[in-house]
Amino acid sequence: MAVIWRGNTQDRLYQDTISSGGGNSHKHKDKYKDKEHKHKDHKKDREREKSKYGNSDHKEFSEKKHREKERIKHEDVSTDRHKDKHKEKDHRKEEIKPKKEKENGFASPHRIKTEPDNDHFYHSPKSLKRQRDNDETEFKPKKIKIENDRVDKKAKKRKQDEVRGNLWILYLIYFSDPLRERILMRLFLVKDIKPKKTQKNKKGEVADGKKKAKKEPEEKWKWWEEERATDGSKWRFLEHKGPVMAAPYETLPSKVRFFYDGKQMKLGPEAEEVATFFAKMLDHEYTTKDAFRKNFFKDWRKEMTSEEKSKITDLKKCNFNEMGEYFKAQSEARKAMTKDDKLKIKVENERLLQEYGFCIMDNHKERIANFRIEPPGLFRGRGDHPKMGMLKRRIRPEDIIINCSKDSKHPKPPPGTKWKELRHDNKVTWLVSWTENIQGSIKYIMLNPSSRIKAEKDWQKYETARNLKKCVDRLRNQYREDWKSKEMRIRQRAVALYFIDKLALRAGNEKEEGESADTVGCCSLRVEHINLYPEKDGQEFVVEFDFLGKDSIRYYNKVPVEKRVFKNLQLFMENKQPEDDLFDRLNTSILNKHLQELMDGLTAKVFRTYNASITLQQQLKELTSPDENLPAKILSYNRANRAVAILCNHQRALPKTFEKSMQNLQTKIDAKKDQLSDAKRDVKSAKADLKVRRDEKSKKAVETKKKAVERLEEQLMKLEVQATDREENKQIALGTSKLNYLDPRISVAWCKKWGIPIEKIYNKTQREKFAWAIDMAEDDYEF
DNA sequence: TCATGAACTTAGAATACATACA
DNA sequence: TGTATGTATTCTAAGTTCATGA
Repeated sequence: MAVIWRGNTQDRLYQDTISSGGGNSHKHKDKYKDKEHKHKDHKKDREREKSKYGNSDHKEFSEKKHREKERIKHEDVSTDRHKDKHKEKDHRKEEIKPKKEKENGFASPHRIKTEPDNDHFYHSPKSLKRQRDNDETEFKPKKIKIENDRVDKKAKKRKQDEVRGNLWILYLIYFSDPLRERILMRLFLVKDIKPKKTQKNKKGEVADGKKKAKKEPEEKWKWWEEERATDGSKWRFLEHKGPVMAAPYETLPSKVRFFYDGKQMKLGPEAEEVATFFAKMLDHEYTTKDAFRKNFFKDWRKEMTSEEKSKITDLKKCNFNEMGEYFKAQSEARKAMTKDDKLKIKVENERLLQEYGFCIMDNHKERIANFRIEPPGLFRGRGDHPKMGMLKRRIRPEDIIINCSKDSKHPKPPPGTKWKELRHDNKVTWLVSWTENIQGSIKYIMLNPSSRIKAEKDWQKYETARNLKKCVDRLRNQYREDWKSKEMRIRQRAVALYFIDKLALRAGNEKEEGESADTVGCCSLRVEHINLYPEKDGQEFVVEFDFLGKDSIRYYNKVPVEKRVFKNLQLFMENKQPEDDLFDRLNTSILNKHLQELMDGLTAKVFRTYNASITLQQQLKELTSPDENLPAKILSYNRANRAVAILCNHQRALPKTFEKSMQNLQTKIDAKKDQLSDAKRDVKSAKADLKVRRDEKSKKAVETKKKAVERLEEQLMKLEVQATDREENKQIALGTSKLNYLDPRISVAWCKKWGIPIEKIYNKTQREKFAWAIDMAEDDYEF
């Protein structure tokens, strides 16, 4: 077969071209001129529409909705009074409209709105009609409840007791916080927050302490019903309190000693601090690794005084055991603290959260994801990271850039210090940034996934993936054609794309050698990462993949591929060394440029989202049977989720207690089986009794015993389902796909279709992140 | 055109917290 | 009530993508 294929004239010509190309590592990558037509018109179109917020679906949705709202407002006016009001509003709107456009374009600095100029965003949800994503069916948004209605009463009672006890403390914190005060003032000043609504804190507790308000579900801000900026700006107003700095180092008590070469040695505070970082990790595998020890020792010595440096020359002679024991004891002591002491810590954490954990972005209070500066420590790179063990230095205010509105109250640096810079850049979403010393990369403080700015982007991501669904067949035909191309670069691009599509591989950027662990993705695969088998295990054209991917997670897979792919791979590998690039004429930027020409917004990453979501949808359809009970349906969901996690290679380390917990579960199952057989015996004897006595009492006894059997059978089934689920899941991480790859509307629709409470699929945090989807998707949603 | 770096998403491990059970 | 175990949250590393400037 190979001979026939290579015998093709075009291919032979092509072979000649390649062999003259010679080199095969990415350093030699060819700069062949693209003979293809460049799709110039398409590019121009794209540029015209190129705005981050320009996703057509989303934009269209907002516009349609806005028009719809306006229409409803016109129709809703039934009384004269209303009419007058309406007139007034319209009049006001006419006045405001140009100003609004100006605002969107940032011609003038943002001011907190004190006029009700955005009234139209806050119609009663009941009267609101709007277009759903792509179809034309009517959509009625519903109020979102923050608290889960189905919370177990017992747990609720316990919580209530605890809450009552602590409420006054939280109450004090809540109102003593100056930022909150400002936030509340702002919120009440602007019309888009209804002042009468009771504010709840993070835990859903009522801040003003009124019981009555607790019963009313809080109405959450539905940003997805509003218009978005179209000028590339991320916000108009941003105010926050800055980051929480890492706690200063506290020197060890004198009883905790460090020994060098068997002799006690007192370290200066700088060297001691770094030594404690190592001591805290003594039980960890890291401290046994050569690279870790070497890097640590090198950086540690930099912190030593010259005297320390001259004495401490060999890490093997260092004894950190007392330090290690001290930290272990501290951690034990923390666990054994009294309830009161634990509460004090909780209260302090809550105070910090309230003060630093929120910001105001465009009139709304939003939760910040990571408001603490990363504390100093030893770098824990994944896999064989060449820099593991290096000292992550302490970040000072002088290293920190603050980003906020010009007209906001700027965060203050700690007394006697200065920020590196105060910036007012509304084209970015971060609040705080600094450069870390290990890789020289920038770290950011950003908003929580539930925030508008993050969730909106998430929604957009799934819309792009849905767009891919519309044209994926065309794209697949195209890359199949490209397998036959005269040009090597096009063949490589097409085969790589096939892998990205079929196997959900990551794009695979080039990495600087020696800077990080040796991991690869699709474009950076090397010859040594695949093996070709014309026949294996009864299948033809099998490719065996074996490489380390992101986070040094091993990807191992044997897949039969199409014959042309196989032949192309043979061709790509010809005359190459194992360490040479498989796709030497390709990189992620070439690939993404090509994808961009095929579909607006398409990048390699979109295939992962698309394939993950479509797989979930298909699997749910396949696996859910209508007559199953709730636990079985949830098992089906988890199995569908698992199929995606396997596709995306989301693995986790086997939990340390896995064997034990499985054993415990098995014991429970065995015990339940015993109970069940006893109960069945009871039914038999009760029936025998009934035969003899033939009275009502005996009849009732039979019924009761039968019910007991049914109950036990159900309990047994639940346990068995749990065991199956756990076993199937032991090395697979479901969370990553659930959080990042699966269009939440698929899950919401599935829940609605089968009457599954959403709480069974998404926990509280996940429900907050996917609030838009929970509100939006109906049972017939199609990805 | 390419290299670089900024910005943002995705990832598993570690830790904190909640719940079940003895 | 204390302990074991499971789940949620936090942490931060490690990716991808895109803009920018030489």
